[in-house]
Amino acid sequence: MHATQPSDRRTKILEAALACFLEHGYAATSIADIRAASGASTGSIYHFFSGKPALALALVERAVAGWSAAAAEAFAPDVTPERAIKASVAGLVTWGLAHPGEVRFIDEIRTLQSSDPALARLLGAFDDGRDTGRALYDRWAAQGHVRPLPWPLAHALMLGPAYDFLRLARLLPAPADAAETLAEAAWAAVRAN
Amino acid sequence: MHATQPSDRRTKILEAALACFLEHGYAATSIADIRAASGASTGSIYHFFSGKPALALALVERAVAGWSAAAAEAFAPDVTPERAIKASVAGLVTWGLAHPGEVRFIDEIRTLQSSDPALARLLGAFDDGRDTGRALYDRWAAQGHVRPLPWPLAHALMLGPAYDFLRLARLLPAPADAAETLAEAAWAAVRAN
Amino acid sequence: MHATQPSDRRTKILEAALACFLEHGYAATSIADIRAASGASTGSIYHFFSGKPALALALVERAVAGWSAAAAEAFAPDVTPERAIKASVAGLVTWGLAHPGEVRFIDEIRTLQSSDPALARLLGAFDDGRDTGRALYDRWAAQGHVRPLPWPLAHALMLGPAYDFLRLARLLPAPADAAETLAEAAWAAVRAN
Amino acid sequence: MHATQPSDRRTKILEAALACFLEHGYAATSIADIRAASGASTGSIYHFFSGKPALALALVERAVAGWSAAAAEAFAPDVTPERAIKASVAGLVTWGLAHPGEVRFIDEIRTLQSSDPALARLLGAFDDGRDTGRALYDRWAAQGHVRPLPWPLAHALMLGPAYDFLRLARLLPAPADAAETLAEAAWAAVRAN
DNA sequence: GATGAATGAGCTTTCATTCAT
DNA sequence: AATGAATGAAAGCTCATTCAT
Repeated sequence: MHATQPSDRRTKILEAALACFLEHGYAATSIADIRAASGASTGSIYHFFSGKPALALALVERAVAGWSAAAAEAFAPDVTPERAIKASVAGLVTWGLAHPGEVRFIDEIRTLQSSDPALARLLGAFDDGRDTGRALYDRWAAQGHVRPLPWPLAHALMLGPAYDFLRLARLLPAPADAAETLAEAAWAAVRAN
Repeated sequence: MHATQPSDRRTKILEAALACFLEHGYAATSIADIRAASGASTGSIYHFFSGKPALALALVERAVAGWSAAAAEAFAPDVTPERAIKASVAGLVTWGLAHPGEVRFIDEIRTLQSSDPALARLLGAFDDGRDTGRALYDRWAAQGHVRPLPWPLAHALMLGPAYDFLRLARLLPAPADAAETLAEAAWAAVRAN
Repeated sequence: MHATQPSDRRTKILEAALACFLEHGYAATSIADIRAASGASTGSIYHFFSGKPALALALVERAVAGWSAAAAEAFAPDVTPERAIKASVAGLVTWGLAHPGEVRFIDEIRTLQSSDPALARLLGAFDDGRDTGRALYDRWAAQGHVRPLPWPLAHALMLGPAYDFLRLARLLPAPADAAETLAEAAWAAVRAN
Repeated sequence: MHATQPSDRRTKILEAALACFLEHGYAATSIADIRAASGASTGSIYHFFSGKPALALALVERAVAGWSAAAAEAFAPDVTPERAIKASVAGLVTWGLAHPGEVRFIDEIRTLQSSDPALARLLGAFDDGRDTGRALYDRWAAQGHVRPLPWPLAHALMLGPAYDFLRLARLLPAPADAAETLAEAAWAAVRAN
């Protein structure tokens, strides 16, 4: 009647929550939905997770980890700026096309942060990654590899097209070479000269 | 004691709703909030508007109109592709920086569409504008003015940076020449050659 | 189908709540109990009252008013200290014996205040009355009518027996002349000489 | 790794429970609070105690024991009624001023008894003590030492002021000679003639 | 003795919407 | 045109208690 493996229940709950979030979105998923999908009781869910936001955090972390892995090459020790930026963008696009549910979910969480205080604490996961990128970009700019742009503009020029493309890709058919095209466009937009 | 002008009440309600949506977001605003902010009764609100989504639609339309006006030059009859694209992007950025509340609201509505069927019907307003842009771009591509890119990629390269920049601009300080930089980058990203 | 008198529903809800509180106590009464007892919907209850504490407040006020009326003589303009104190105590005892539910309820609310912040705001009703009594007693003491005791002691000597008696009277049979006995004891305990 | 002394764990749990009850009250303390405060597991708590009421009972007994010790003189074999009554009241007041948490807790338990059947069984501890006092008082009355009052009135006159004073003392500053004043007033209120 | 996962009924409260007046 | 009382399903969450290990 009990779990035969450590965190068997916990895993079931988490996976059920993720499935619900990806299918119906965060706001439209109730604890009752997760209960039904996981087979666990309400109490069990709250035994393992402090609430809906905590479950969302688990998925955010998983999604960020997935994207990071896809862009792993970008963070190799002695990579050139060109390869780092292209790998970063191509990794995001490739991963995003393969995981449209996660993309939509990340979008939703980011949006809901503004009005839901409980979700605001999830911001850290994004900001940490962004700060790393910012420091890297500023160093490259100082070395003359990329245009000396303020970070908001640099970020927008490199990753804005990828984000927008992934959003459109939910509705419109995606070209096969999108990742490559966007990666090259990102580099072209910020490289020096 | 009653409204002396037709739609006096209606206007009050609409403006109160917009103020609430812009301040707390769509999801976090209740009809009771709008009632309190407008001074109208619940019944009055439902007399003029069919529900929360209808109120949101009014704001979406207003926001789209604001942006369109700011990008009016882009749609002049015999404008060159370069000027049309630059004006479109610069208009969006300029308007967005001046109206951060609207930008956040549009973002939220777009996100909530996915999970709220009642909001999904608002999609039309966006799609209409996008279809126009798509047709225009395809013609320019056929004439050799711009790169022959699939529309999702073209849209992403031109407007993606602007959207991403406006999102970042809520938190980070925005450079003064952002509109110009993004407009030129948009043209550079899609022009032929 | 609707109320034929103003606040018909409101009154029904209030009386049902009072009945529940008196019968089962405040903590043991749920909103669902009040819903069932009043025939109103959950939404109706919250339309008229902000929550359980607000309903409790209504009963507290009613109880305090009842006791005040019973002790009205105590607050006549040119009453002697002896008659004021005796009337106050006898009024409390007489009213309390006639309304054991209210006595128990007041006791409970006073106790729960310590741990329930939402209830703490109800304290005002008690404090106001106590402050009035305090000022009166200090004046009498200055005039040599009563012993110059610190207020906590004076209050305890005059009213403590009445409170304790009413508490015991829930379980044990009450003597017929209790009000008179306690009133005379109160005066004897604090009169000068 | 385990308890080296019998009831090491038991003691820890009990003390943690008492601390929680005294700090936040009985109703506002959850088993989880006690678990956190004691370091014991939920299962351990239920191994030693049958539930929340049983933990409360332990504190009630401890409090009654404390007060009894403080009033020990009152129960000496051949004490006079005057000394017995004065010692009883003075002991209660002295102990109560030194242990305000216990006073509040006793108040709360007594109040909650009315609506919580599980707590009602704790009543015994009080009743036993009261029955002893009652028998004693009736004998003294028969011997002409004290007024021949029904027990509820006698109890109220002797101990009512002390209870009320201790309740007030939570909020208002307590006079230094309160115990003595109340003890003498108790005797004055019930002595014959 | 000790653990902590599991339970599930129960709680208060919110909310968009309807409709008699 | 305007009101606001009424609805009731649904939400997130708490908690004392049980029991297999």
